[in-house]
Amino acid sequence: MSRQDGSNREVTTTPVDDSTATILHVDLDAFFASVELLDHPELVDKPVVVGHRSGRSVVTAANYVARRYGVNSAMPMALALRRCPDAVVLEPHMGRYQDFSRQVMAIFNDVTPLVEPLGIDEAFLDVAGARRIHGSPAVIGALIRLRVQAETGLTCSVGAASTKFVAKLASGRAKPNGLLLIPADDTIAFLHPLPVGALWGVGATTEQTLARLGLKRIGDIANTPLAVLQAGIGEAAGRKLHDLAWGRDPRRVSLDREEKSVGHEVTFEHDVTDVARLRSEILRQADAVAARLRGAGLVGRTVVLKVRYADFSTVTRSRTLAEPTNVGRRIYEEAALVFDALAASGIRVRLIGVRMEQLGTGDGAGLGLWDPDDDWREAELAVDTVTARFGRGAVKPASHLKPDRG
DNA sequence: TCTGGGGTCCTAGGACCC
DNA sequence: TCTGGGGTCCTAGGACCC
Repeated sequence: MSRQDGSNREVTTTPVDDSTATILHVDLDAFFASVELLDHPELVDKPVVVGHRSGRSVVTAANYVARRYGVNSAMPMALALRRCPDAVVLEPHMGRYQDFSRQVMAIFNDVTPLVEPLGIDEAFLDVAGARRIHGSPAVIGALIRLRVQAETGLTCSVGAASTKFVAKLASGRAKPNGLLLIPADDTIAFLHPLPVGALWGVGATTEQTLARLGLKRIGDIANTPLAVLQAGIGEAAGRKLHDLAWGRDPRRVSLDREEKSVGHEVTFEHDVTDVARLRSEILRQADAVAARLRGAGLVGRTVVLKVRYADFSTVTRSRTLAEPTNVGRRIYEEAALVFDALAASGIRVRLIGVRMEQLGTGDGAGLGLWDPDDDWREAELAVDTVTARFGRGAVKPASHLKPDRG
C-alpha cells in the first residue's frame, strides 16, 4: 500500500505495483463547505457548516474544523449548533457547486472517457486504457489531485484499486487530501481488519444486525458461511456482503445509467393540516415532476405519493396507470386521488412528495400519452405564478416557450 | 438530537397466469 | 378435494447512499 498524505509526502518508500489498481475513486473533500470557503477565505480556520439555519434543516456539509466538534453532514442543524455553538452557518449555493462539479468532471474526462459520476462531488474512473498516455494509476491519481487543486482551489482524495468498492473505501481512508492505492494482492489484507460499517450498503441497522451475529469486522463476514449470513440479513444482502468481504465486485465503471424515477418532496417548516394547502403542494410537485420528465424525453407509468406525518411515520401510496404520462394534470389527478383517501379522517403532515416510476422514453405524442397543449398550460401556470409574485411587467410574453415537439 | 431532498435497491405478500 | 411450482406484475415499506 502506498499512502500519500496532505503534504504530498510519500509515506512508503518501496515501489508499489499499481498495475492492477486501475479503478480510481475521486472524492472532493467537504465539497460544499470547501466551495464556500473559497468565497470566505477569512473563515478557513473556523468551524463552518453549510445548511439552512431554520427549524427542521440538517447539515449539508461541514468543514474539518467543525467535524472536530462532532458535526457531520445529515445531522440536524439544531444538534450541530449545540455541539458547536460557534459554528458559522452558510446558506447553500447549489448553482455554484454545480459549476465546480462540472469543472472537476471535465478534468476527469480529460484523463479518461470512462467516468462514472456518483452524485455531485465524486466519480469512478477506469484508467486501464489511459496508462499508456498518462502513466500508472498512482501517477494519474496524483495528476488529478494536482489539477483539481490548481484549477479549482479544491482538494480531493483518491482511492485506487482493482474494484470499485475497494477504490471507494480507499479514498475514504485517504481523506482529507490524500491518495491511497491498494494493489489487488493486498485487497484482503486491507479489507479484513476494517469494521463492517465500512462496507458499502452497511448502515446503522445492518451493522446492529451483524453485531448480534457476532460480526464486527469485514474478516468476520468473510469467514461466516454464506447461508448463515443470508438467514440473518436477507438473501441478496448476504450474498453481496460475502462477495465484498472477499474483494469480489464485478461492477464495471459505466458511463450513464438510466433514470428509474423522478420526484420531488418538501418538508414543511410547521406541520400542515390544511387539506387545500396540501393539495396545492401536490399540484406544484406534479407539475415540476412532469416538466422534468418532458425535459428528459421520458414518460412514467406509476405515480407515488409520499406522506410523512407529524410523528415522522411515513406512508407511500402508488397507482400504476394504463398509459404512461408526462402530463402534470394527469399525475396530479392520481396523486390527489390517493391523497384524499389518506386525508379523509384528518391528518397532520410534515412532508409531502410526488414521484414517478416505471419510466420509459416518451414517443408518446401520437399515442395520447402527451398532450401538446400541456406545455402551454403549464407555461401559463408558471407565468401566472411569476406574475402573482412580481407583477405583470416582470414577465415577457411566453411565446418562446411554445413546444416544438410532436 | 430529532431527524432534507435527491435517488437506488431489496423484500414480501397477493393477484393472476400457465 | 386439496394442492403444486414458476413467473410476472403491483403495492408498501424500509435500508441505504450522496
